[in-house]
Amino acid sequence: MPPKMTTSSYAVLAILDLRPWSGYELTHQAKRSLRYAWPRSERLLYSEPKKLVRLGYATVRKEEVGGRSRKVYTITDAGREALGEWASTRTSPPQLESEALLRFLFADSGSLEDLGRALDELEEDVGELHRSVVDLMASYLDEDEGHPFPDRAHLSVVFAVAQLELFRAFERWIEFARSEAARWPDTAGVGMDDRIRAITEMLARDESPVGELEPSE
Amino acid sequence: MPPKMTTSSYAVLAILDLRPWSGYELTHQAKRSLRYAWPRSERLLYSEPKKLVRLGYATVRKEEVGGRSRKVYTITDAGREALGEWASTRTSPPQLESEALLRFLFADSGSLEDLGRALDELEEDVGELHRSVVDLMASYLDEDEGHPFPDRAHLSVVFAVAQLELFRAFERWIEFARSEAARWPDTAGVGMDDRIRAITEMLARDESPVGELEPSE
DNA sequence: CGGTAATACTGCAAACTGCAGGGACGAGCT
DNA sequence: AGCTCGTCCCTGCAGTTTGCAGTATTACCG
Repeated sequence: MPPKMTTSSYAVLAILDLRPWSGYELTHQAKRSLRYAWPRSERLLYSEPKKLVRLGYATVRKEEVGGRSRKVYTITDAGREALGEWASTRTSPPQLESEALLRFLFADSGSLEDLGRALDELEEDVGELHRSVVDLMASYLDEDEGHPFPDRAHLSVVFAVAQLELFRAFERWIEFARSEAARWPDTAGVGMDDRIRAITEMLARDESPVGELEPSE
Repeated sequence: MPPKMTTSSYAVLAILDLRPWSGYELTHQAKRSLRYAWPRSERLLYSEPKKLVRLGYATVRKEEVGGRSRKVYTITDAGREALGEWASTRTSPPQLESEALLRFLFADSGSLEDLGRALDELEEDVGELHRSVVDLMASYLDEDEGHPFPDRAHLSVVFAVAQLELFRAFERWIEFARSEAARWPDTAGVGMDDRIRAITEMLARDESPVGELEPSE
Protein backbone atom coordinates (compact mmCIF):
# COMPACT_ATOMS: atom_id res chain seq x y z
CA MET A 1 0.00 0.00 0.00
CA PRO A 2 1.25 3.46 -0.85
CA PRO A 3 1.59 5.90 2.04
CA LYS A 4 -1.41 8.05 2.77
CA MET A 5 -1.51 11.79 2.04
CA THR A 6 -2.35 13.74 5.18
CA THR A 7 -3.10 17.45 5.41
CA SER A 8 0.50 17.87 6.53
CA SER A 9 1.67 16.20 3.32
CA TYR A 10 -0.36 18.66 1.26
CA ALA A 11 0.96 21.57 3.30
CA VAL A 12 4.54 20.53 2.48
CA LEU A 13 3.58 19.93 -1.13
CA ALA A 14 2.16 23.46 -1.31
CA ILE A 15 5.46 24.89 -0.04
CA LEU A 16 7.28 22.80 -2.62
CA ASP A 17 5.03 24.35 -5.26
CA LEU A 18 6.60 27.76 -4.54
CA ARG A 19 10.10 26.63 -5.51
CA PRO A 20 12.47 23.70 -4.88
CA TRP A 21 13.86 23.57 -1.36
CA SER A 22 16.29 21.40 0.56
CA GLY A 23 14.90 19.59 3.59
CA TYR A 24 16.66 22.03 5.84
CA GLU A 25 15.35 25.12 4.04
CA LEU A 26 11.89 23.61 3.97
CA THR A 27 11.73 23.15 7.73
CA HIS A 28 12.79 26.75 8.22
CA GLN A 29 10.37 28.09 5.65
CA ALA A 30 7.60 26.08 7.31
CA LYS A 31 8.49 27.58 10.68
CA ARG A 32 7.68 30.99 9.21
CA SER A 33 4.41 30.16 7.45
CA LEU A 34 2.83 26.83 8.46
CA ARG A 35 3.32 27.59 12.13
CA TYR A 36 0.35 29.96 12.28
CA ALA A 37 -2.27 27.66 10.83
CA TRP A 38 -0.84 24.14 10.75
CA PRO A 39 1.91 23.76 13.36
CA ARG A 40 4.00 20.63 12.86
CA SER A 41 7.29 19.42 14.28
CA GLU A 42 10.56 19.95 12.47
CA ARG A 43 10.96 16.19 12.51
CA LEU A 44 7.83 15.62 10.47
CA LEU A 45 8.80 18.34 8.01
CA TYR A 46 11.96 16.36 7.28
CA SER A 47 9.99 13.15 6.73
CA GLU A 48 7.13 14.39 4.56
CA PRO A 49 9.14 15.16 1.40
CA LYS A 50 10.42 11.57 1.38
CA LYS A 51 6.85 10.37 1.30
CA LEU A 52 6.06 12.78 -1.53
CA VAL A 53 8.93 11.26 -3.50
CA ARG A 54 7.63 7.73 -2.91
CA LEU A 55 4.26 8.87 -4.26
CA GLY A 56 5.78 10.50 -7.32
CA TYR A 57 4.67 13.99 -6.24
CA ALA A 58 8.25 15.22 -5.91
CA THR A 59 11.78 14.32 -6.98
CA VAL A 60 15.02 14.51 -5.00
CA ARG A 61 18.50 15.34 -6.13
CA LYS A 62 21.55 15.29 -3.94
CA GLU A 63 23.71 18.40 -4.05
CA GLU A 64 27.24 18.63 -2.73
CA VAL A 65 28.07 22.11 -1.49
CA GLY A 66 31.72 21.93 -0.48
CA GLY A 67 31.71 18.53 1.23
CA ARG A 68 28.30 19.23 2.81
CA SER A 69 25.48 17.36 1.09
CA ARG A 70 21.84 18.36 0.91
CA LYS A 71 18.70 16.88 -0.61
CA VAL A 72 16.80 19.24 -2.85
CA TYR A 73 13.14 18.41 -3.48
CA THR A 74 11.18 19.54 -6.53
CA ILE A 75 7.44 19.18 -7.15
CA THR A 76 6.28 17.13 -10.16
CA ASP A 77 3.26 17.61 -12.44
CA ALA A 78 1.51 14.80 -10.58
CA GLY A 79 2.22 16.73 -7.38
CA ARG A 80 0.64 19.89 -8.74
CA GLU A 81 -2.37 17.88 -9.83
CA ALA A 82 -2.73 16.36 -6.35
CA LEU A 83 -2.61 19.87 -4.89
CA GLY A 84 -5.46 20.96 -7.12
CA GLU A 85 -7.56 18.01 -5.97
CA TRP A 86 -6.83 18.78 -2.33
CA ALA A 87 -8.23 22.30 -2.84
CA SER A 88 -11.65 20.84 -3.60
CA THR A 89 -12.02 18.62 -0.51
CA ARG A 90 -13.83 19.54 2.71
CA THR A 91 -11.63 21.29 5.27
CA SER A 92 -11.43 19.98 8.84
CA PRO A 93 -12.78 22.21 11.62
CA PRO A 94 -10.36 24.63 13.30
CA GLN A 95 -8.89 23.63 16.65
CA LEU A 96 -7.29 25.71 19.34
CA GLU A 97 -4.82 24.27 21.83
CA SER A 98 -4.00 26.48 24.80
CA GLU A 99 -2.65 25.10 28.04
CA ALA A 100 -3.14 28.53 29.63
CA LEU A 101 -6.88 28.49 28.85
CA LEU A 102 -7.05 24.93 30.15
CA ARG A 103 -5.42 26.08 33.39
CA PHE A 104 -7.92 28.89 33.63
CA LEU A 105 -10.83 26.48 33.31
CA PHE A 106 -9.40 24.36 36.13
CA ALA A 107 -7.91 27.25 38.08
CA ASP A 108 -9.43 25.97 41.33
CA SER A 109 -6.67 23.31 41.37
CA GLY A 110 -4.18 26.09 42.11
CA SER A 111 -3.83 29.48 43.74
CA LEU A 112 -4.76 32.95 42.49
CA GLU A 113 -1.06 33.54 41.87
CA ASP A 114 -0.91 30.44 39.66
CA LEU A 115 -3.86 31.81 37.71
CA GLY A 116 -2.24 35.22 37.34
CA ARG A 117 0.96 33.61 36.13
CA ALA A 118 -0.88 31.53 33.56
CA LEU A 119 -2.43 34.73 32.19
CA ASP A 120 0.96 36.46 32.15
CA GLU A 121 2.48 33.54 30.27
CA LEU A 122 -0.33 33.54 27.73
CA GLU A 123 0.12 37.28 27.24
CA GLU A 124 3.84 36.77 26.75
CA ASP A 125 3.38 33.96 24.21
CA VAL A 126 0.66 35.73 22.25
CA GLY A 127 2.65 38.97 22.37
CA GLU A 128 5.64 37.24 20.84
CA LEU A 129 3.58 35.80 18.00
CA HIS A 130 1.87 39.16 17.56
CA ARG A 131 5.16 41.04 17.25
CA SER A 132 6.63 38.50 14.86
CA VAL A 133 3.70 38.96 12.45
CA VAL A 134 3.90 42.75 12.67
CA ASP A 135 7.65 42.56 11.97
CA LEU A 136 7.00 40.25 9.03
CA MET A 137 4.60 42.81 7.55
CA ALA A 138 7.22 45.54 7.99
CA SER A 139 9.73 43.35 6.14
CA TYR A 140 7.29 43.01 3.22
CA LEU A 141 7.38 46.80 2.87
CA ASP A 142 11.16 47.02 3.21
CA GLU A 143 12.85 48.14 0.01
CA ASP A 144 15.71 45.68 0.30
CA GLU A 145 13.75 42.72 1.59
CA GLY A 146 10.19 42.80 0.26
CA HIS A 147 7.96 39.74 -0.02
CA PRO A 148 9.86 36.55 -0.92
CA PHE A 149 7.17 35.71 -3.52
CA PRO A 150 5.81 39.13 -4.55
CA ASP A 151 2.86 37.88 -6.59
CA ARG A 152 1.62 35.89 -3.57
CA ALA A 153 1.63 38.91 -1.29
CA HIS A 154 -2.18 39.27 -1.31
CA LEU A 155 -2.56 35.79 0.20
CA SER A 156 -0.01 36.11 2.98
CA VAL A 157 -1.12 39.62 3.89
CA VAL A 158 -4.82 38.76 4.24
CA PHE A 159 -3.73 35.59 6.04
CA ALA A 160 -1.76 37.77 8.46
CA VAL A 161 -4.90 39.82 9.11
CA ALA A 162 -6.51 36.65 10.50
CA GLN A 163 -3.59 36.07 12.86
CA LEU A 164 -3.61 39.62 14.15
CA GLU A 165 -7.37 39.62 14.72
CA LEU A 166 -7.02 36.43 16.76
CA PHE A 167 -4.07 37.77 18.74
CA ARG A 168 -5.98 40.94 19.53
CA ALA A 169 -8.99 38.90 20.67
CA PHE A 170 -6.70 36.94 22.99
CA GLU A 171 -5.16 40.11 24.39
CA ARG A 172 -8.53 41.73 25.02
CA TRP A 173 -9.71 38.62 26.82
CA ILE A 174 -6.59 38.44 28.98
CA GLU A 175 -7.31 41.99 30.19
CA PHE A 176 -10.90 41.06 30.87
CA ALA A 177 -10.01 37.84 32.68
CA ARG A 178 -7.46 39.66 34.82
CA SER A 179 -9.98 42.30 35.87
CA GLU A 180 -12.53 39.60 36.75
CA ALA A 181 -10.05 37.50 38.72
CA ALA A 182 -8.95 40.65 40.56
CA ARG A 183 -12.19 40.71 42.56
CA TRP A 184 -12.12 37.00 43.44
CA PRO A 185 -11.03 36.23 46.99
CA ASP A 186 -9.81 32.83 45.82
CA THR A 187 -9.83 30.64 42.70
CA ALA A 188 -12.61 28.49 44.14
CA GLY A 189 -16.04 29.21 45.52
CA VAL A 190 -17.05 32.37 43.67
CA GLY A 191 -19.67 30.62 41.59
CA MET A 192 -22.69 32.20 39.98
CA ASP A 193 -22.72 35.53 41.81
CA ASP A 194 -24.47 38.64 40.47
CA ARG A 195 -21.65 39.69 38.23
CA ILE A 196 -21.04 36.24 36.77
CA ARG A 197 -24.77 35.91 36.20
CA ALA A 198 -24.82 39.25 34.35
CA ILE A 199 -21.96 38.08 32.12
CA THR A 200 -23.68 34.75 31.48
CA GLU A 201 -26.84 36.57 30.45
CA MET A 202 -24.91 38.66 27.95
CA LEU A 203 -23.23 35.55 26.52
CA ALA A 204 -26.55 33.74 26.24
CA ARG A 205 -27.78 36.72 24.17
CA ASP A 206 -24.55 36.46 22.14
CA GLU A 207 -23.31 39.83 23.34
CA SER A 208 -19.72 40.53 24.34
CA PRO A 209 -19.02 41.63 27.93
CA VAL A 210 -15.46 42.64 27.01
CA GLY A 211 -15.09 46.42 27.24
CA GLU A 212 -18.89 46.75 27.50
CA LEU A 213 -19.43 45.99 31.14
CA GLU A 214 -18.12 48.44 33.73
CA PRO A 215 -15.04 47.01 35.43
CA SER A 216 -16.11 45.83 38.87
CA GLU A 217 -15.01 48.24 41.64
CA MET B 1 10.01 3.56 34.30
CA PRO B 2 6.64 4.95 35.28
CA PRO B 3 4.55 6.49 32.50
CA LYS B 4 5.03 10.20 31.94
CA MET B 5 2.36 12.75 32.85
CA THR B 6 1.46 14.82 29.83
CA THR B 7 -0.73 17.91 29.77
CA SER B 8 -3.53 15.61 28.60
CA SER B 9 -3.05 13.49 31.71
CA TYR B 10 -3.42 16.55 33.92
CA ALA B 11 -6.49 17.66 31.99
CA VAL B 12 -8.15 14.30 32.68
CA LEU B 13 -7.00 14.43 36.28
CA ALA B 14 -8.60 17.87 36.65
CA ILE B 15 -11.92 16.50 35.37
CA LEU B 16 -11.60 13.63 37.83
CA ASP B 17 -11.13 16.21 40.56
CA LEU B 18 -14.70 17.42 39.98
CA ARG B 19 -16.24 14.06 40.80
CA PRO B 20 -15.73 10.37 39.99
CA TRP B 21 -16.64 9.41 36.43
CA SER B 22 -16.76 6.24 34.38
CA GLY B 23 -14.53 6.14 31.30
CA TYR B 24 -17.56 6.61 29.10
CA GLU B 25 -18.90 9.60 31.05
CA LEU B 26 -15.43 11.08 31.14
CA THR B 27 -15.05 11.06 27.36
CA HIS B 28 -18.43 12.75 26.99
CA GLN B 29 -17.71 15.33 29.68
CA ALA B 30 -14.38 16.07 28.01
CA LYS B 31 -16.12 16.58 24.70
CA ARG B 32 -18.05 19.44 26.31
CA SER B 33 -15.20 21.19 28.12
CA LEU B 34 -11.70 20.13 27.02
CA ARG B 35 -12.65 20.43 23.38
CA TYR B 36 -12.35 24.24 23.38
CA ALA B 37 -8.86 24.52 24.79
CA TRP B 38 -7.28 21.07 24.69
CA PRO B 39 -8.93 18.92 22.01
CA ARG B 40 -8.07 15.24 22.34
CA SER B 41 -9.44 12.05 20.79
CA GLU B 42 -12.01 9.93 22.53
CA ARG B 43 -9.54 7.07 22.34
CA LEU B 44 -6.96 8.90 24.41
CA LEU B 45 -9.56 9.95 26.96
CA TYR B 46 -10.26 6.26 27.54
CA SER B 47 -6.54 5.49 28.00
CA GLU B 48 -5.47 8.32 30.27
CA PRO B 49 -7.35 7.23 33.43
CA LYS B 50 -5.61 3.84 33.26
CA LYS B 51 -2.28 5.64 33.36
CA LEU B 52 -3.46 7.72 36.32
CA VAL B 53 -4.27 4.51 38.16
CA ARG B 54 -0.81 3.07 37.44
CA LEU B 55 0.68 6.26 38.89
CA GLY B 56 -1.49 6.14 41.99
CA TYR B 57 -3.30 9.36 41.10
CA ALA B 58 -6.64 7.59 40.75
CA THR B 59 -8.39 4.36 41.69
CA VAL B 60 -10.80 2.20 39.66
CA ARG B 61 -13.75 0.19 40.73
CA LYS B 62 -15.89 -1.93 38.47
CA GLU B 63 -19.62 -1.39 38.66
CA GLU B 64 -22.31 -3.61 37.22
CA VAL B 65 -25.32 -1.64 36.06
CA GLY B 66 -27.84 -4.20 34.92
CA GLY B 67 -25.47 -6.63 33.21
CA ARG B 68 -23.45 -3.79 31.70
CA SER B 69 -20.13 -3.16 33.44
CA ARG B 70 -18.34 0.15 33.75
CA LYS B 71 -15.09 1.34 35.28
CA VAL B 72 -15.48 4.24 37.66
CA TYR B 73 -12.37 6.32 38.33
CA THR B 74 -11.79 8.39 41.49
CA ILE B 75 -8.97 10.83 42.17
CA THR B 76 -6.62 10.16 45.11
CA ASP B 77 -4.86 12.58 47.46
CA ALA B 78 -1.65 12.02 45.51
CA GLY B 79 -3.60 12.98 42.38
CA ARG B 80 -4.80 16.22 43.93
CA GLU B 81 -1.26 17.00 44.97
CA ALA B 82 0.03 16.38 41.46
CA LEU B 83 -2.65 18.77 40.14
CA GLY B 84 -1.44 21.48 42.48
CA GLU B 85 2.12 21.05 41.23
CA TRP B 86 0.99 21.20 37.62
CA ALA B 87 -0.63 24.60 38.30
CA SER B 88 2.80 26.08 39.05
CA THR B 89 4.62 24.96 35.89
CA ARG B 90 5.13 27.05 32.74
CA THR B 91 2.29 26.75 30.23
CA SER B 92 3.05 25.85 26.61
CA PRO B 93 2.30 28.49 23.96
CA PRO B 94 -1.15 28.42 22.32
CA GLN B 95 -1.47 26.79 18.92
CA LEU B 96 -4.12 27.13 16.27
CA GLU B 97 -4.81 24.43 13.71
CA SER B 98 -7.04 25.46 10.81
CA GLU B 99 -7.02 23.68 7.49
CA ALA B 100 -9.22 26.45 6.06
CA LEU B 101 -6.62 29.11 6.91
CA LEU B 102 -3.93 26.86 5.46
CA ARG B 103 -5.94 26.60 2.24
CA PHE B 104 -6.29 30.35 2.17
CA LEU B 105 -2.53 30.82 2.45
CA PHE B 106 -2.01 28.45 -0.48
CA ALA B 107 -5.18 29.40 -2.34
CA ASP B 108 -3.26 29.78 -5.59
CA SER B 109 -3.21 25.97 -5.83
CA GLY B 110 -6.95 26.08 -6.51
CA SER B 111 -9.69 28.21 -7.98
CA LEU B 112 -11.56 31.19 -6.58
CA GLU B 113 -14.51 28.86 -5.99
CA ASP B 114 -12.32 26.55 -3.91
CA LEU B 115 -11.25 29.55 -1.86
CA GLY B 116 -14.84 30.68 -1.37
CA ARG B 117 -15.85 27.20 -0.30
CA ALA B 118 -13.02 27.00 2.23
CA LEU B 119 -14.26 30.27 3.76
CA ASP B 120 -17.85 28.97 3.80
CA GLU B 121 -16.73 25.80 5.54
CA LEU B 122 -14.75 27.74 8.12
CA GLU B 123 -17.78 29.94 8.76
CA GLU B 124 -19.95 26.86 9.17
CA ASP B 125 -17.55 25.16 11.59
CA VAL B 126 -16.94 28.29 13.66
CA GLY B 127 -20.67 29.06 13.65
CA GLU B 128 -21.42 25.65 15.06
CA LEU B 129 -18.92 26.05 17.89
CA HIS B 130 -20.20 29.58 18.48
CA ARG B 131 -23.81 28.46 18.80
CA SER B 132 -22.93 25.55 21.07
CA VAL B 133 -21.22 27.91 23.53
CA VAL B 134 -24.13 30.36 23.48
CA ASP B 135 -26.53 27.47 24.11
CA LEU B 136 -24.36 26.25 26.96
CA MET B 137 -24.57 29.69 28.60
CA ALA B 138 -28.35 29.66 28.23
CA SER B 139 -28.45 26.24 29.93
CA TYR B 140 -26.46 27.66 32.88
CA LEU B 141 -29.28 30.17 33.39
CA ASP B 142 -32.02 27.58 32.99
CA GLU B 143 -33.95 26.97 36.20
CA ASP B 144 -34.12 23.24 35.75
CA GLU B 145 -30.63 22.70 34.35
CA GLY B 146 -28.23 25.27 35.75
CA HIS B 147 -24.47 24.81 35.96
CA PRO B 148 -23.42 21.20 36.68
CA PHE B 149 -20.91 22.49 39.28
CA PRO B 150 -22.45 25.75 40.49
CA ASP B 151 -19.49 26.97 42.53
CA ARG B 152 -17.25 26.63 39.46
CA ALA B 153 -19.51 28.80 37.30
CA HIS B 154 -17.16 31.82 37.42
CA LEU B 155 -14.40 29.80 35.77
CA SER B 156 -16.42 28.28 32.96
CA VAL B 157 -18.24 31.53 32.20
CA VAL B 158 -15.10 33.64 31.90
CA PHE B 159 -13.57 30.76 29.95
CA ALA B 160 -16.55 30.92 27.59
CA VAL B 161 -15.90 34.63 27.07
CA ALA B 162 -12.53 33.70 25.58
CA GLN B 163 -14.14 31.26 23.15
CA LEU B 164 -16.73 33.75 22.01
CA GLU B 165 -14.16 36.52 21.50
CA LEU B 166 -12.12 34.18 19.34
CA PHE B 167 -15.15 33.00 17.34
CA ARG B 168 -16.16 36.61 16.71
CA ALA B 169 -12.64 37.44 15.57
CA PHE B 170 -12.81 34.53 13.13
CA GLU B 171 -16.20 35.61 11.83
CA ARG B 172 -15.08 39.21 11.31
CA TRP B 173 -12.05 38.01 9.42
CA ILE B 174 -14.08 35.69 7.20
CA GLU B 175 -16.20 38.69 6.16
CA PHE B 176 -13.08 40.71 5.49
CA ALA B 177 -11.37 37.93 3.54
CA ARG B 178 -14.46 37.42 1.41
CA SER B 179 -14.70 41.09 0.53
CA GLU B 180 -11.01 41.14 -0.40
CA ALA B 181 -11.20 38.01 -2.51
CA ALA B 182 -14.28 39.42 -4.25
CA ARG B 183 -12.14 41.91 -6.18
CA TRP B 184 -9.50 39.37 -7.21
CA PRO B 185 -9.75 38.21 -10.83
CA ASP B 186 -8.08 34.94 -9.80
CA THR B 187 -6.42 33.33 -6.79
CA ALA B 188 -2.97 33.94 -8.27
CA GLY B 189 -1.19 37.01 -9.55
CA VAL B 190 -2.78 39.82 -7.55
CA GLY B 191 0.34 40.44 -5.50
CA MET B 192 1.30 43.67 -3.76
CA ASP B 193 -1.16 46.03 -5.43
CA ASP B 194 -2.20 49.37 -3.93
CA ARG B 195 -4.86 47.92 -1.71
CA ILE B 196 -2.73 45.07 -0.40
CA ARG B 197 0.07 47.55 0.21
CA ALA B 198 -2.31 49.78 2.20
CA ILE B 199 -3.36 46.80 4.33
CA THR B 200 0.25 45.77 4.85
CA GLU B 201 1.10 49.27 6.02
CA MET B 202 -1.70 49.17 8.56
CA LEU B 203 -0.55 45.77 9.83
CA ALA B 204 3.05 46.94 10.09
CA ARG B 205 1.76 49.79 12.31
CA ASP B 206 -0.22 47.19 14.28
CA GLU B 207 -3.56 48.63 13.18
CA SER B 208 -6.54 46.53 12.15
CA PRO B 209 -7.89 46.90 8.60
CA VAL B 210 -11.05 44.96 9.49
CA GLY B 211 -14.06 47.26 9.43
CA GLU B 212 -11.72 50.26 9.23
CA LEU B 213 -10.86 50.30 5.57
CA GLU B 214 -13.60 51.11 3.06
CA PRO B 215 -14.71 47.98 1.23
CA SER B 216 -13.13 48.07 -2.21
CA GLU B 217 -15.57 49.27 -4.95
C1' DC C 1 -39.87 -9.24 16.52
C1' DG C 2 -36.42 -6.66 14.17
C1' DG C 3 -33.81 -2.41 13.56
C1' DT C 4 -31.49 1.51 15.26
C1' DA C 5 -29.41 4.12 18.86
C1' DA C 6 -27.02 4.55 23.10
C1' DT C 7 -23.94 2.43 26.57
C1' DA C 8 -19.22 1.02 27.52
C1' DC C 9 -15.22 0.01 26.18
C1' DT C 10 -10.45 -2.41 23.64
C1' DG C 11 -6.82 -3.51 19.87
C1' DC C 12 -4.03 -2.09 16.36
C1' DA C 13 -1.74 0.34 12.70
C1' DA C 14 -0.40 4.60 11.38
C1' DA C 15 0.61 9.59 12.32
C1' DC C 16 3.27 12.64 14.90
C1' DT C 17 6.64 14.53 18.56
C1' DG C 18 10.86 15.24 21.20
C1' DC C 19 15.24 14.30 21.92
C1' DA C 20 19.65 12.59 21.11
C1' DG C 21 23.24 12.05 17.97
C1' DG C 22 26.51 12.90 14.23
C1' DG C 23 29.32 14.82 10.81
C1' DA C 24 31.07 19.12 8.02
C1' DC C 25 31.96 23.93 7.56
C1' DG C 26 33.15 28.96 8.81
C1' DA C 27 34.22 32.67 12.07
C1' DG C 28 36.45 34.32 15.93
C1' DC C 29 39.64 33.75 19.69
C1' DT C 30 44.00 32.58 21.83
C1' DA D 1 47.68 25.93 15.15
C1' DG D 2 44.13 24.39 17.81
C1' DC D 3 39.72 25.58 20.19
C1' DT D 4 35.02 26.53 20.70
C1' DC D 5 30.67 28.20 18.96
C1' DG D 6 27.14 28.54 15.74
C1' DT D 7 24.96 27.18 11.57
C1' DC D 8 24.18 23.67 8.14
C1' DC D 9 21.91 19.13 7.26
C1' DC D 10 19.90 15.62 8.42
C1' DT D 11 18.49 10.43 10.79
C1' DG D 12 17.02 6.93 14.49
C1' DC D 13 14.20 5.75 18.03
C1' DA D 14 11.08 5.69 21.77
C1' DG D 15 7.04 7.36 23.18
C1' DT D 16 2.39 9.97 22.48
C1' DT D 17 -1.83 10.44 20.00
C1' DT D 18 -5.30 9.37 16.39
C1' DG D 19 -8.77 6.91 13.59
C1' DC D 20 -10.99 3.05 12.71
C1' DA D 21 -12.77 -1.35 13.40
C1' DG D 22 -14.59 -4.52 16.49
C1' DT D 23 -17.38 -6.40 20.58
C1' DA D 24 -21.15 -6.98 23.53
C1' DT D 25 -25.32 -5.46 26.16
C1' DT D 26 -29.50 -2.70 26.92
C1' DA D 27 -33.42 0.58 25.53
C1' DC D 28 -36.74 2.25 22.56
C1' DC D 29 -39.74 2.34 18.48
C1' DG D 30 -42.92 0.55 15.16
